[in-house]
Amino acid sequence: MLASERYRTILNILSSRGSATVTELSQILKTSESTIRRDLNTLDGSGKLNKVFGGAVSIKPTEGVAEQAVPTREILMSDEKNSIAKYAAALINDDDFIYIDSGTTTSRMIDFIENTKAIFVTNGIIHAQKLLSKGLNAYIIGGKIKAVTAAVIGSGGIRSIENYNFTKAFMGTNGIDIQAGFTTPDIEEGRIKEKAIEKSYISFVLADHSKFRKVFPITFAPLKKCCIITDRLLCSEFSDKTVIREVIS
Amino acid sequence: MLASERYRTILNILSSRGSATVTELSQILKTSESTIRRDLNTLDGSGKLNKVFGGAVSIKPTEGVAEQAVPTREILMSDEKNSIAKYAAALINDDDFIYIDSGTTTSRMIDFIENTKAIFVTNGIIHAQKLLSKGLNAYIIGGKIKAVTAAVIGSGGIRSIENYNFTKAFMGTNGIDIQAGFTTPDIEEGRIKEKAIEKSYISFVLADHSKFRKVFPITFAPLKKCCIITDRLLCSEFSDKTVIREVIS
DNA sequence: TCAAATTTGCTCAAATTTGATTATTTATAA
DNA sequence: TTATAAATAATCAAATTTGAGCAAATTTGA
Repeated sequence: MLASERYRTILNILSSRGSATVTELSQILKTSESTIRRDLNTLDGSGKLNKVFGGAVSIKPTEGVAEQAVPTREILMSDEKNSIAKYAAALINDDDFIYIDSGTTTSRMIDFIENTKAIFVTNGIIHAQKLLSKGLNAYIIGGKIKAVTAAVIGSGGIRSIENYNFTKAFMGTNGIDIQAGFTTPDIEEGRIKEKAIEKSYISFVLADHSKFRKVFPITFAPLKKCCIITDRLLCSEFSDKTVIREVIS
Repeated sequence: MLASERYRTILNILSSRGSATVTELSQILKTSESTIRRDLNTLDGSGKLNKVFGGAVSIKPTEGVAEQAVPTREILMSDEKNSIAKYAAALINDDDFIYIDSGTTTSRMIDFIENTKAIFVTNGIIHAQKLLSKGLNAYIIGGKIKAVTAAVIGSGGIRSIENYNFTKAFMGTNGIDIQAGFTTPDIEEGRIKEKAIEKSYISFVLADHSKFRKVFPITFAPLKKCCIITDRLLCSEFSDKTVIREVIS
């Protein structure tokens, strides 16, 4: 791979998500950490990015939430979330018809998707763009776009999903609870998630350990409907209720 | 094989992929790496590409999906296209239900939209994101996304538009011609444009003077169906056929 | 047709990049 | 604060890329 290709990829990743760790970049680009460090130094030298301890952050102020005094470490992403994303991406086959839900974990997942003939449908504007820039076959759900998350919601979106029959759906969630199941704060987003899961043969929920034992207003699926992909399982009480794949990071 | 043929092929590959390695090129062109290196040196010498260690990269900034955020670039924009965009943006009222077609001129238009209660529907991924970042009420058409332009196309998109009744549609075009009307190179994109115009009370086509007297394979509307917003009108022959608003820049 | 000029492919030493290792620096937790 | 863990720069060997030299193949022009 050409050095300039790596530079481009690194800058793309940074501009799309704001920051990245050295480990993460080395995994995505399939190269050593030494090389990534050298690349980051070069790009930092020419003012294309800000190198920080552990990785790099985008030069232009991240649109949205102000982040000024945040410790550098916190800006960078944990490897745990990374391995969830990686594991999920590996589940995709050439003949799949995939739904990708909006959310940061599913977004990260796209970075790890290899060249594939699979077809992707998403309700995330950013996800759609990422899929495109990886040269994948992308479709988007039509409807109202929610400002904060850049996710398509509303009845239009639900009707769009009606026509599809997915082989696999990759979902994000805010809370996972034995009684309440998978929950989210937004009623419209919940409806979309519900419908996507309904129209998919298998559904995976990507969730790091912090999501367990949290409950939000809207339940979009009971535990048993989705297979959970997580970094570490805090208690076995969940594993009785559904299939869980624990990824070792 | 003629050397000039190789040059052409190399430049084609570069402009479509952005970069290529010497090994790749030697395989594609079925020639030795030495020859490719000599070719690259020649082309680099005449400024047609950038030679880098391992291969070469396209001279012009990669025409990818990414279209950088705008604020600073506004200054760089040609005044002509600017004033078209500005004029169009001023046509929007609070009670409008607007369709915004994909394309660079319409994209620029979004920069000039003031805070409004109007509702926007678009088929451009980038347009949707821009509308969102301006805090506007945005909807997106669902369907297959075309890689180059990041525009939603296909039957799904057409069905999405069916449900809407726009007050105003702002369209881009590739060619404007007395006989052929408004034309575009892509059949799928043409269909979407056609439907959007059909479902809109008034349609505006944003086009700088370079678009006049050009014809592309697909006609999406006859001249009289849309009001043209342009920077300067080269000949009055068009004004007999449709309403034209000429913006003085 | 033939000789000269040009282009091509091959080989090899020099230059460059890469990945692993190690000592040093930096961040976090105690 | 100090101890501990993590990340880094520096270093070096291995792998890769490069350009130069040269002979073979091809094209050109008389």
